[in-house]
Amino acid sequence: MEQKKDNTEEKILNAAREVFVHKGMDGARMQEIANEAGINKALLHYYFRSKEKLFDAIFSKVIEFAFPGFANIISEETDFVTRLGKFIDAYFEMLLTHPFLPGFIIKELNRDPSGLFKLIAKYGFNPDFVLKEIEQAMDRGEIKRMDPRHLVINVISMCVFPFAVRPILNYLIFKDDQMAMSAFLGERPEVIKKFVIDSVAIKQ
Amino acid sequence: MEQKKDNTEEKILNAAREVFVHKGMDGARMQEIANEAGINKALLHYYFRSKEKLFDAIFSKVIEFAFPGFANIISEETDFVTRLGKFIDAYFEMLLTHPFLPGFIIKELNRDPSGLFKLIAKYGFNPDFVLKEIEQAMDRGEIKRMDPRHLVINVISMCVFPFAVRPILNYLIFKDDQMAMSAFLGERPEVIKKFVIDSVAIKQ
DNA sequence: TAGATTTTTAACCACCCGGTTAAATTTTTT
DNA sequence: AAAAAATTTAACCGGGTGGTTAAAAATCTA
Repeated sequence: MEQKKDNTEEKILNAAREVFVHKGMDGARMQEIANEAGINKALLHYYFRSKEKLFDAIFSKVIEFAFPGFANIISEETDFVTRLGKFIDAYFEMLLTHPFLPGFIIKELNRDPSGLFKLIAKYGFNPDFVLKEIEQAMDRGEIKRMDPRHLVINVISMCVFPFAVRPILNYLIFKDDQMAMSAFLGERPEVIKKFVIDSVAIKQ
Repeated sequence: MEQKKDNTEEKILNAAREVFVHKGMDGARMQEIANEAGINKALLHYYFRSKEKLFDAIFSKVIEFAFPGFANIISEETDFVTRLGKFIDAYFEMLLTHPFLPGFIIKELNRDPSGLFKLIAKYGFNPDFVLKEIEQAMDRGEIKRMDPRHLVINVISMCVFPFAVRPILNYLIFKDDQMAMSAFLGERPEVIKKFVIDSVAIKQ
């Protein structure tokens, strides 16, 4: 009983994630999720009473994944540049294994942001800690002084944006050459690190 | 006859753009577009036979707007840094007047990229020209040598991404203070310029 | 004014979608 | 074997959606 139930629930969640991530809340169909899970619509509603409840379950899992606990990296007791590099590497690892998350989150965010707000409030995520760490690095003279909010957004932008507009890059720059794009994305962590460090490093 | 027809068609296109940009193809309703235009559904279908045709009309207009002819800026005969600055300023002016375009384009892009491909092919937009200009600037020793594709994507990312995730920034960083966020976005062009130039400038 | 065009009204259709139901069947648990 | 739980089947419902229709009314053109 436990065995079977867990198995089916997992199949449903995997199928729902697949469909929701690619088609969004509006574009997803309960029938398609049932098919993808290899069950029927009645059983799908037997496990999750409504589309909304199922979507919320998926969305919170995805957000947990996309906003992971990188606080431990940021709060390590090494120099700022090292921590920044580790953060970019860790974030890219997540992006490369889940390349469709940025598009999905941006889509649902602009449809109805309230879901994200609730989750942020629930998990108590707060960027102030990161901003303060950056300011302290500036105080110590490790990097140039600038608005830490801009610095954070610059880094995140360069990491995430290419995944959000992946189809454009694929067509416009890589002419549908998947290998070329994968190679390009794979070298981006090092490129971004160098780009940022060259910008914020103190020349002497 | 001309007068009236043009007026109504314009009203429809404006209403459709408003609804489509905010709700996307899947979320938009023909009735809502008709209401927004101040007409009825029958007349809406009298002008545009189907939702798809209407969407295509809007989408191509939006793309023309979001991928504007900045070739003239890039091909100006000044130093690279000046041209880069002008490009960022021009692109931000577009973004600030149409802040919802990034989210809309990313949404529809991940739903069905074929529409964009057709338009790109139609207008013959090609990034190779920009990439070559950047390489020439590197040859002339104006900026550091790096993969020009990464440089282009870095700049575009930092410009566009904040608009795509606007609701997150609004909630997480600016605590619903619209003025603060507007001020922040307004200062970003200068921040990005300095950030990029500090990174790619040749130290001497 | 007469004819052509635009717009409204209001009902209608076929289809799809989320969700429900009830009974039968299978599987698991005890 | 008996009870409980999981799953299937298949039909159904209400509401919404894109789209159509036909006739009347309003507007514009010549």
